[in-house]
Amino acid sequence: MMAAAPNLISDLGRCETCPIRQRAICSYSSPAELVELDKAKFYRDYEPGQEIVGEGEPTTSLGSLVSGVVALHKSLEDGRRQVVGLLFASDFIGRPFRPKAPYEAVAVTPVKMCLFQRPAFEKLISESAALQRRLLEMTLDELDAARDWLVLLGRKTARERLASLLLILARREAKLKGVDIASGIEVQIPLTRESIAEFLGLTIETVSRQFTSLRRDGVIDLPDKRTFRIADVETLQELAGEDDALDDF
Amino acid sequence: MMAAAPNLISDLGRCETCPIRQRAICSYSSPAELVELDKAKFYRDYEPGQEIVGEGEPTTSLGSLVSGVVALHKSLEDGRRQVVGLLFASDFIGRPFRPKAPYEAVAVTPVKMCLFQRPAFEKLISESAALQRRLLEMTLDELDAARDWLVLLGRKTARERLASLLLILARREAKLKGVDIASGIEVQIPLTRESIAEFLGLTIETVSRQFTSLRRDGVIDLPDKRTFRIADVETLQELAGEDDALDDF
DNA sequence: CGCCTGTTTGATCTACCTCAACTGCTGTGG
DNA sequence: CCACAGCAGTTGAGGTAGATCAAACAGGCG
Repeated sequence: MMAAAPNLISDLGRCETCPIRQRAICSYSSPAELVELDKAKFYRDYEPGQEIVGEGEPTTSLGSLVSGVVALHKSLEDGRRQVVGLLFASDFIGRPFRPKAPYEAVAVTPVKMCLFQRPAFEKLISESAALQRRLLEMTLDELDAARDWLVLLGRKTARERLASLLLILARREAKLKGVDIASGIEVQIPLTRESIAEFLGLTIETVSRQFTSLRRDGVIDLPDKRTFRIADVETLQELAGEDDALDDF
Repeated sequence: MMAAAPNLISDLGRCETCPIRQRAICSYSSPAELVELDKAKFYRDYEPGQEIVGEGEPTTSLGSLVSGVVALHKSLEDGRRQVVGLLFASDFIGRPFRPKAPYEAVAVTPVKMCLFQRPAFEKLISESAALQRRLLEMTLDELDAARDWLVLLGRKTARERLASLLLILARREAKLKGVDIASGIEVQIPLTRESIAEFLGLTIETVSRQFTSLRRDGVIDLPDKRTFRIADVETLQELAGEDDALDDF
């Protein structure tokens, strides 16, 4: 996986104190297995905009996103681009027994990855029912999220698309802080307007207009361009349609 | 999974002679395991249009598509519908350890399923690395296909979308018959214009217009409404863009 | 023969795209 | 401390792909 670029190698220490221990691919792993993972793992940091995986390129390592946000891109020859996945802390990047990635993974914020060399990880997962089970579960969740996104791209209006994205971001933030999305918390938007557009299948101009329109209609507040607050949860949810399952993105 | 409607129960006999033995979830299973599967399985037929799985409903059985075509639908409250997956022979429907389906599965042609009761199958897969491995592999393939479809819905024109679908159908047919897609074979279109529209994120009128347009431009022949022949493979592939991975749908 | 369902074709409308100008920030250098 | 690139985002004006509304057509079937 990883690009050849030089990177900071940091060490967070032991798996037991890992912030994504409860949700990542290792969440079903026994203490004994954790010792094995601990020995094989290494950390790597990426800058915003830095490529983590190249489209169609063979990848030599794979692992979990510890912190930050990663976007998976696919593009057509003429340059049209679509974000096909948005990954957050605890999501897994790369696939065992498939050296070639069908998409490009790019850090959209500063990112920390917990990585394994491909052969080492393939050995580990081959011998571990816990890892296999968790990976299957996570893959099924991603598939559900991707299918929800198909509905968004195939059938929703620009306004509805943006509402759906904002709800996903707000739900994540609320869950993290242990509050309700209706509590009026400030939510950071980790993506540029361009990335949002690529995610929603729109142009940046349309995205921008929908932001202003939602603000003008009192659905959201925009303290600054990269932050929003939900002013009217009901309307936002109504606009987004019934994709409660989208949290996985 | 299964709807309560009465259905023909047929028996194809033993797994060894099963037409999807090489590609289905059981393809890594040992002869010993096959004996177990053989005992637990049962067959069920569905008519075109019949619901196999209800959206959001608990499903009591799950299994492989032996023959026919199944479409997975998702819809918004106001009735807008999107096909989020198209399944062919050997594809798996339903997920272990997740009783509730996030979509509706509908037979679009006459369908034969090889089914298992949910508890029985969950026991089988829990104890079988071969089944787990294959299910993971198939799920990853579906995820890739779904992501390719995201590009289609997010970025492709109506003409390009139809070209992509026709290529998928043609590749399947060609593979099955062991010929090249350029060989000018007749390909059946198992979907109505409406289903095509729901799959491509378009209206039936636009789909229809694109069919006529592709025919008029000499890219395809249309012997009848439900059959086509590729007249100009290069152009069709060019239109579809570089999604060679779409075969999985 | 006439009905029903699926499909095509035509005329018009509109949501979103495209092209273009402008705003506001942030950093850099004189 | 100001000037002024340079970039992300916004706003405006106009164009267009595809939607919508409406009508005609084709094939199967009672």
